[in-house]
Amino acid sequence: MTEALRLDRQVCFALYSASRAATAVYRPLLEDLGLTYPQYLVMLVLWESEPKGVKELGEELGLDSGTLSPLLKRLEAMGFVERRRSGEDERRVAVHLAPAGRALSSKAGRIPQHLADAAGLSAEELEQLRTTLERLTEALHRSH
Amino acid sequence: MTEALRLDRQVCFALYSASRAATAVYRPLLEDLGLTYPQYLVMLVLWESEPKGVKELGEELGLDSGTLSPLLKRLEAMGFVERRRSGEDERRVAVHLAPAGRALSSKAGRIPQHLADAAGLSAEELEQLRTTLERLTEALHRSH
DNA sequence: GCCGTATAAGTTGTGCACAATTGAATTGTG
DNA sequence: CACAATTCAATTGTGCACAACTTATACGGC
Repeated sequence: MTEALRLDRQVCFALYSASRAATAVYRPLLEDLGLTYPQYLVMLVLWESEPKGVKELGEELGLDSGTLSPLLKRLEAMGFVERRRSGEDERRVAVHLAPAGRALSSKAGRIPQHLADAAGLSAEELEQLRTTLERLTEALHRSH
Repeated sequence: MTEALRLDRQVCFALYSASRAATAVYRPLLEDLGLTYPQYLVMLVLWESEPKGVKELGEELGLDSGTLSPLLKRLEAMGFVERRRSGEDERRVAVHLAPAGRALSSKAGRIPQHLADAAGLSAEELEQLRTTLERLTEALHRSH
Protein backbone atom coordinates (compact mmCIF):
# COMPACT_ATOMS: atom_id res chain seq x y z
CA MET A 1 0.00 0.00 0.00
CA THR A 2 0.92 3.65 -0.31
CA GLU A 3 3.37 4.70 2.34
CA ALA A 4 1.30 7.81 3.07
CA LEU A 5 -1.57 5.67 4.31
CA ARG A 6 0.40 3.84 6.97
CA LEU A 7 -1.59 4.28 10.14
CA ASP A 8 1.40 4.73 12.37
CA ARG A 9 2.54 7.78 10.41
CA GLN A 10 -0.65 9.74 10.68
CA VAL A 11 -0.80 12.84 12.81
CA CYS A 12 -4.55 12.57 12.71
CA PHE A 13 -4.60 9.19 14.41
CA ALA A 14 -2.04 10.41 16.95
CA LEU A 15 -4.37 13.29 17.82
CA TYR A 16 -7.37 11.01 18.06
CA SER A 17 -5.53 8.54 20.30
CA ALA A 18 -4.00 11.17 22.55
CA SER A 19 -7.30 12.94 23.00
CA ARG A 20 -9.08 9.75 24.00
CA ALA A 21 -6.23 8.76 26.31
CA ALA A 22 -6.39 12.14 28.02
CA THR A 23 -10.12 11.98 28.62
CA ALA A 24 -9.65 8.42 29.87
CA VAL A 25 -7.25 9.76 32.53
CA TYR A 26 -9.78 12.44 33.46
CA ARG A 27 -12.75 10.06 33.54
CA PRO A 28 -12.30 8.53 37.01
CA LEU A 29 -11.47 11.94 38.50
CA LEU A 30 -14.54 13.52 36.92
CA GLU A 31 -16.67 10.58 37.97
CA ASP A 32 -16.01 11.66 41.55
CA LEU A 33 -17.59 15.00 40.66
CA GLY A 34 -20.42 13.36 38.76
CA LEU A 35 -19.35 14.94 35.45
CA THR A 36 -18.44 13.71 31.99
CA TYR A 37 -15.58 15.42 30.18
CA PRO A 38 -17.77 17.65 27.96
CA GLN A 39 -19.85 18.57 31.01
CA TYR A 40 -16.63 19.50 32.80
CA LEU A 41 -15.67 21.76 29.89
CA VAL A 42 -18.98 23.59 30.21
CA MET A 43 -18.43 24.00 33.94
CA LEU A 44 -14.92 25.35 33.30
CA VAL A 45 -16.37 28.05 31.07
CA LEU A 46 -19.03 28.96 33.61
CA TRP A 47 -16.52 29.03 36.48
CA GLU A 48 -14.62 31.67 34.52
CA SER A 49 -17.67 33.81 33.86
CA GLU A 50 -21.42 33.38 34.09
CA PRO A 51 -24.16 33.52 33.09
CA LYS A 52 -23.50 32.56 29.49
CA GLY A 53 -25.87 31.99 26.62
CA VAL A 54 -25.94 28.62 24.87
CA LYS A 55 -24.47 30.27 21.82
CA GLU A 56 -21.48 31.75 23.70
CA LEU A 57 -20.79 28.40 25.36
CA GLY A 58 -20.88 26.81 21.93
CA GLU A 59 -18.45 29.34 20.50
CA GLU A 60 -15.92 28.84 23.28
CA LEU A 61 -16.08 25.04 23.12
CA GLY A 62 -16.78 24.56 19.43
CA LEU A 63 -20.04 22.75 20.11
CA ASP A 64 -23.50 23.39 18.67
CA SER A 65 -26.91 23.46 20.29
CA GLY A 66 -27.50 19.88 19.19
CA THR A 67 -24.77 18.82 21.60
CA LEU A 68 -25.24 21.48 24.26
CA SER A 69 -29.00 21.49 24.71
CA PRO A 70 -29.28 17.93 26.08
CA LEU A 71 -25.97 18.27 27.95
CA LEU A 72 -27.19 21.41 29.73
CA LYS A 73 -30.48 19.72 30.50
CA ARG A 74 -28.52 16.97 32.26
CA LEU A 75 -26.37 19.49 34.15
CA GLU A 76 -29.56 21.21 35.25
CA ALA A 77 -31.16 17.92 36.32
CA MET A 78 -28.06 17.24 38.46
CA GLY A 79 -28.44 20.65 40.09
CA PHE A 80 -25.21 22.19 38.76
CA VAL A 81 -26.69 24.88 36.52
CA GLU A 82 -29.94 26.73 35.93
CA ARG A 83 -31.31 27.75 32.56
CA ARG A 84 -33.39 30.91 32.38
CA ARG A 85 -35.04 32.43 29.33
CA SER A 86 -33.73 35.93 28.88
CA GLY A 87 -36.36 38.60 29.51
CA GLU A 88 -35.03 41.08 26.96
CA ASP A 89 -34.56 38.50 24.21
CA GLU A 90 -36.90 35.57 24.53
CA ARG A 91 -34.85 33.50 22.12
CA ARG A 92 -31.88 33.41 24.44
CA VAL A 93 -31.36 31.02 27.35
CA ALA A 94 -28.95 32.20 30.04
CA VAL A 95 -27.07 29.40 31.76
CA HIS A 96 -26.33 30.26 35.42
CA LEU A 97 -24.29 28.35 37.98
CA ALA A 98 -26.41 26.78 40.70
CA PRO A 99 -24.87 26.69 44.20
CA ALA A 100 -23.87 23.04 43.81
CA GLY A 101 -22.19 23.90 40.53
CA ARG A 102 -20.26 26.75 42.08
CA ALA A 103 -19.17 24.50 44.96
CA LEU A 104 -17.83 21.93 42.50
CA SER A 105 -15.07 24.27 41.37
CA SER A 106 -12.94 23.74 44.47
CA LYS A 107 -13.11 19.96 44.10
CA ALA A 108 -12.00 20.30 40.48
CA GLY A 109 -8.88 22.32 41.24
CA ARG A 110 -6.44 19.45 41.32
CA ILE A 111 -7.62 17.77 38.11
CA PRO A 112 -5.44 19.55 35.51
CA GLN A 113 -2.31 18.88 37.55
CA HIS A 114 -3.17 15.19 37.50
CA LEU A 115 -2.99 15.12 33.71
CA ALA A 116 0.28 17.02 33.75
CA ASP A 117 1.70 14.41 36.14
CA ALA A 118 0.48 11.51 34.02
CA ALA A 119 1.72 13.03 30.78
CA GLY A 120 5.35 12.05 31.12
CA LEU A 121 6.40 15.33 29.50
CA SER A 122 8.22 18.27 30.97
CA ALA A 123 6.33 21.48 31.68
CA GLU A 124 8.04 23.13 28.72
CA GLU A 125 7.17 20.27 26.41
CA LEU A 126 3.54 20.41 27.54
CA GLU A 127 3.46 24.14 27.02
CA GLN A 128 4.96 23.82 23.58
CA LEU A 129 2.53 21.02 22.74
CA ARG A 130 -0.38 23.19 23.77
CA THR A 131 0.66 26.13 21.61
CA THR A 132 1.38 23.88 18.63
CA LEU A 133 -2.06 22.28 19.00
CA GLU A 134 -3.70 25.69 19.18
CA ARG A 135 -1.93 26.83 16.02
CA LEU A 136 -2.95 23.58 14.34
CA THR A 137 -6.60 23.91 15.38
CA GLU A 138 -6.66 27.50 14.14
CA ALA A 139 -5.20 26.54 10.77
CA LEU A 140 -7.55 23.58 10.35
CA HIS A 141 -10.55 25.78 11.06
CA ARG A 142 -9.34 28.37 8.56
CA SER A 143 -8.88 25.73 5.87
CA HIS A 144 -12.59 25.35 5.20
CA MET B 1 -11.12 30.98 40.14
CA THR B 2 -7.96 28.93 40.33
CA GLU B 3 -5.56 29.78 37.55
CA ALA B 4 -5.00 26.08 36.85
CA LEU B 5 -8.61 25.70 35.77
CA ARG B 6 -8.52 28.32 33.06
CA LEU B 7 -9.81 26.60 29.97
CA ASP B 8 -7.39 28.27 27.62
CA ARG B 9 -4.41 26.81 29.48
CA GLN B 10 -5.43 23.21 29.31
CA VAL B 11 -3.56 20.78 27.13
CA CYS B 12 -6.51 18.44 27.39
CA PHE B 13 -8.87 20.90 25.74
CA ALA B 14 -6.27 21.68 23.09
CA LEU B 15 -6.09 17.96 22.26
CA TYR B 16 -9.85 17.62 22.18
CA SER B 17 -10.24 20.66 19.90
CA ALA B 18 -7.43 19.71 17.55
CA SER B 19 -8.70 16.16 17.21
CA ARG B 20 -12.19 17.32 16.33
CA ALA B 21 -10.84 19.94 13.93
CA ALA B 22 -8.74 17.29 12.17
CA THR B 23 -11.64 14.88 11.71
CA ALA B 24 -13.73 17.83 10.50
CA VAL B 25 -11.16 18.40 7.74
CA TYR B 26 -11.26 14.71 6.87
CA ARG B 27 -15.06 14.49 6.94
CA PRO B 28 -15.90 15.84 3.47
CA LEU B 29 -13.04 13.85 1.90
CA LEU B 30 -14.18 10.66 3.57
CA GLU B 31 -17.77 11.39 2.64
CA ASP B 32 -16.70 10.96 -0.98
CA LEU B 33 -15.58 7.45 -0.07
CA GLY B 34 -18.70 6.78 1.98
CA LEU B 35 -16.73 6.40 5.20
CA THR B 36 -16.74 7.98 8.65
CA TYR B 37 -13.40 8.66 10.32
CA PRO B 38 -13.43 5.57 12.58
CA GLN B 39 -14.47 3.44 9.61
CA TYR B 40 -11.53 4.90 7.68
CA LEU B 41 -9.20 3.90 10.52
CA VAL B 42 -10.43 0.32 10.30
CA MET B 43 -9.89 0.33 6.54
CA LEU B 44 -6.35 1.70 7.02
CA VAL B 45 -5.52 -1.24 9.26
CA LEU B 46 -6.99 -3.74 6.80
CA TRP B 47 -5.20 -2.14 3.84
CA GLU B 48 -1.94 -2.79 5.68
CA SER B 49 -2.75 -6.41 6.41
CA GLU B 50 -5.81 -8.63 6.36
CA PRO B 51 -7.70 -10.55 7.46
CA LYS B 52 -7.72 -9.33 11.02
CA GLY B 53 -9.73 -10.46 14.04
CA VAL B 54 -11.94 -7.99 15.84
CA LYS B 55 -9.62 -8.16 18.81
CA GLU B 56 -6.52 -7.29 16.76
CA LEU B 57 -8.32 -4.36 15.14
CA GLY B 58 -9.30 -3.21 18.60
CA GLU B 59 -5.75 -3.39 19.89
CA GLU B 60 -4.34 -1.38 17.01
CA LEU B 61 -7.00 1.31 17.24
CA GLY B 62 -7.68 1.26 20.97
CA LEU B 63 -11.35 0.40 20.44
CA ASP B 64 -13.41 -2.37 22.01
CA SER B 65 -15.96 -4.73 20.51
CA GLY B 66 -18.76 -2.48 21.70
CA THR B 67 -17.56 0.11 19.21
CA LEU B 68 -16.22 -2.20 16.52
CA SER B 69 -19.02 -4.74 16.22
CA PRO B 70 -21.67 -2.33 14.93
CA LEU B 71 -19.07 -0.39 12.93
CA LEU B 72 -17.93 -3.56 11.14
CA LYS B 73 -21.52 -4.52 10.53
CA ARG B 74 -22.01 -1.20 8.74
CA LEU B 75 -18.80 -1.66 6.72
CA GLU B 76 -20.06 -5.09 5.71
CA ALA B 77 -23.50 -3.74 4.77
CA MET B 78 -21.74 -1.20 2.51
CA GLY B 79 -19.79 -4.00 0.85
CA PHE B 80 -16.31 -2.93 2.01
CA VAL B 81 -15.51 -5.89 4.28
CA GLU B 82 -16.65 -9.43 4.96
CA ARG B 83 -16.85 -11.04 8.38
CA ARG B 84 -16.29 -14.77 8.61
CA ARG B 85 -16.39 -16.94 11.70
CA SER B 86 -13.07 -18.68 12.03
CA GLY B 87 -13.28 -22.42 11.48
CA GLU B 88 -10.54 -23.37 13.90
CA ASP B 89 -11.76 -21.07 16.69
CA GLU B 90 -15.47 -20.43 16.51
CA ARG B 91 -15.21 -17.51 18.90
CA ARG B 92 -13.17 -15.48 16.45
CA VAL B 93 -14.50 -13.41 13.55
CA ALA B 94 -12.03 -12.73 10.74
CA VAL B 95 -12.57 -9.41 8.97
CA HIS B 96 -11.60 -9.61 5.28
CA LEU B 97 -11.46 -6.87 2.67
CA ALA B 98 -14.19 -7.17 0.05
CA PRO B 99 -13.25 -6.13 -3.51
CA ALA B 100 -14.96 -2.74 -3.10
CA GLY B 101 -13.00 -2.20 0.10
CA ARG B 102 -9.71 -3.03 -1.57
CA ALA B 103 -10.55 -0.68 -4.44
CA LEU B 104 -11.17 2.17 -2.02
CA SER B 105 -7.52 2.30 -1.04
CA SER B 106 -6.43 4.09 -4.20
CA LYS B 107 -9.08 6.77 -3.77
CA ALA B 108 -7.88 7.32 -0.19
CA GLY B 109 -4.25 7.93 -1.11
CA ARG B 110 -4.40 11.70 -1.22
CA ILE B 111 -6.26 12.18 2.06
CA PRO B 112 -3.34 12.36 4.53
CA GLN B 113 -1.58 14.97 2.38
CA HIS B 114 -4.68 17.09 2.53
CA LEU B 115 -4.44 17.31 6.31
CA ALA B 116 -0.75 18.12 6.11
CA ASP B 117 -1.55 20.97 3.71
CA ALA B 118 -4.33 22.33 5.92
CA ALA B 119 -2.26 22.08 9.09
CA GLY B 120 -0.25 25.24 8.61
CA LEU B 121 2.79 23.56 10.15
CA SER B 122 6.06 22.57 8.56
CA ALA B 123 6.80 18.91 7.87
CA GLU B 124 9.29 18.88 10.75
CA GLU B 125 6.81 20.44 13.13
CA LEU B 126 4.17 17.89 12.13
CA GLU B 127 6.64 15.07 12.59
CA GLN B 128 7.67 16.37 16.00
CA LEU B 129 4.02 16.82 16.97
CA ARG B 130 3.30 13.23 16.02
CA THR B 131 6.11 11.79 18.10
CA THR B 132 5.25 14.00 21.08
CA LEU B 133 1.63 12.87 20.87
CA GLU B 134 2.71 9.23 20.70
CA ARG B 135 4.90 9.62 23.76
CA LEU B 136 2.03 11.36 25.54
CA THR B 137 -0.48 8.66 24.64
CA GLU B 138 1.93 5.99 25.83
CA ALA B 139 2.50 7.74 29.16
CA LEU B 140 -1.20 8.33 29.71
CA HIS B 141 -1.98 4.67 29.08
CA ARG B 142 0.76 3.60 31.48
CA SER B 143 -0.58 5.91 34.18
CA HIS B 144 -3.56 3.71 34.98
C1' DG C 1 -47.22 48.32 11.07
C1' DC C 2 -46.24 44.42 7.89
C1' DC C 3 -43.20 40.91 6.09
C1' DG C 4 -39.16 38.63 4.71
C1' DT C 5 -34.82 37.40 6.75
C1' DA C 6 -31.87 36.28 10.32
C1' DT C 7 -30.93 34.35 14.76
C1' DA C 8 -31.37 31.37 19.13
C1' DA C 9 -32.32 27.15 21.02
C1' DG C 10 -34.30 22.76 20.70
C1' DT C 11 -35.38 18.24 18.29
C1' DT C 12 -34.47 14.17 15.44
C1' DG C 13 -31.59 10.76 13.57
C1' DT C 14 -27.00 8.51 12.83
C1' DG C 15 -22.70 6.94 14.41
C1' DC C 16 -19.19 6.66 17.52
C1' DA C 17 -16.97 5.67 22.63
C1' DC C 18 -17.26 3.18 26.58
C1' DA C 19 -19.05 0.56 30.67
C1' DA C 20 -21.37 -3.50 31.85
C1' DT C 21 -23.37 -7.71 30.70
C1' DT C 22 -24.27 -11.91 27.95
C1' DG C 23 -23.45 -16.13 25.50
C1' DA C 24 -20.74 -19.19 23.15
C1' DA C 25 -16.31 -21.50 22.51
C1' DT C 26 -11.85 -22.76 24.30
C1' DT C 27 -8.33 -23.71 27.65
C1' DG C 28 -6.29 -25.11 31.91
C1' DT C 29 -6.34 -28.14 35.93
C1' DG C 30 -7.60 -31.71 38.76
C1' DC D 1 -12.79 -36.77 31.19
C1' DA D 2 -15.09 -32.86 33.94
C1' DC D 3 -15.64 -28.34 34.86
C1' DA D 4 -14.11 -23.89 36.37
C1' DA D 5 -11.86 -20.00 34.48
C1' DT D 6 -10.76 -17.46 30.43
C1' DT D 7 -11.39 -15.51 25.91
C1' DC D 8 -13.92 -13.55 22.01
C1' DA D 9 -17.56 -11.13 19.96
C1' DA D 10 -21.96 -9.21 20.40
C1' DT D 11 -25.54 -6.64 22.95
C1' DT D 12 -27.51 -3.00 25.93
C1' DG D 13 -27.61 1.49 27.70
C1' DT D 14 -25.74 6.30 28.29
C1' DG D 15 -23.73 10.36 26.52
C1' DC D 16 -21.48 12.91 23.25
C1' DA D 17 -20.75 15.02 18.05
C1' DC D 18 -22.80 16.57 14.17
C1' DA D 19 -26.05 17.22 10.26
C1' DA D 20 -30.60 18.56 9.13
C1' DC D 21 -34.70 20.43 10.48
C1' DT D 22 -38.18 22.95 13.48
C1' DT D 23 -40.03 26.56 16.27
C1' DA D 24 -40.05 30.91 18.27
C1' DT D 25 -38.42 35.42 18.57
C1' DA D 26 -36.19 39.59 16.86
C1' DC D 27 -34.89 42.81 13.35
C1' DG D 28 -34.67 45.62 8.96
C1' DG D 29 -36.61 47.61 4.96
C1' DC D 30 -40.46 49.31 3.05
